[in-house]
Amino acid sequence: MEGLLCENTTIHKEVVEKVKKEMLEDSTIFDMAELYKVFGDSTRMKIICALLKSELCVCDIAAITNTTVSAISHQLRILKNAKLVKFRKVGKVVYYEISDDHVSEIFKKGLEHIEEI
Amino acid sequence: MEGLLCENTTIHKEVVEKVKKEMLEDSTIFDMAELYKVFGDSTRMKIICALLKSELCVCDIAAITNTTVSAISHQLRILKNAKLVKFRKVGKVVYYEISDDHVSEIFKKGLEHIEEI
DNA sequence: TTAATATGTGAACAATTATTCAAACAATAA
DNA sequence: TTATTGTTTGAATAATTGTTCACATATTAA
Repeated sequence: MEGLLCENTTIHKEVVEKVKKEMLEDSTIFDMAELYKVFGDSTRMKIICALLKSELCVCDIAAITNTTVSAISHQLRILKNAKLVKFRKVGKVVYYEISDDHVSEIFKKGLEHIEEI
Repeated sequence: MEGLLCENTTIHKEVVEKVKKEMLEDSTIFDMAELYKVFGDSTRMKIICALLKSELCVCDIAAITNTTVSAISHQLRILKNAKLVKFRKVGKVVYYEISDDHVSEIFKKGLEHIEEI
């Protein structure tokens, strides 16, 4: 008859309009998705899980997670870009740690969810 | 000299052993990563954001997110599998809603993090 | 200087994944 | 029954992404 995407939005027109107004900015939602994407990988989650216990150097993390140093380094860059970890350099050794409390809070909420299903 | 992955784990051997013991099970970390992966997509995040405001049918969600019904339906299946949404059927229409409080809590923590950087 | 070690990085490959399109299914109306 | 509408689904395509490998960089020691 008419539209392309969805013929029957008229069914709940008011609700649709109301929710549309209340929605977050597209860019905000995009940024949130990018953040969760960083959590959405087992290797990175292991890194986060380890760093929540202690500050660690790259080799420590590789040993704990049973992964190559190179793979860890690549993933640490992603965690750095997302501001989930920070680091300090002591000679050749780079120590990483979790950057702020949000990380552990998000981590905990995720754990709660999968444990209570 | 010796090992393959990491020569210098001896540097912080005690820390590594301690953290290894405290780590979550691999399967738990895997499940958590799978959960966050679901949040790690803009379309799904829009769906979650919309459903946090109101129960909605598939067409409503497509209209609100400016996406095709088919794409939404595919993503709803993923959200369903992850137990992030539940649904009820009324005639031809299927209404979706957020399944529990963890979803909104994880959502909020993510929003806090990106807003405070 | 040269050697050794910790970390970072670019390219390549394999694997995963979001969307589109067409078609199916399900429920209601005519 | 047939037609219409809301939703689901399978296959195909394009795009993204994690790991590996080789190499580069940075720091310290000899």
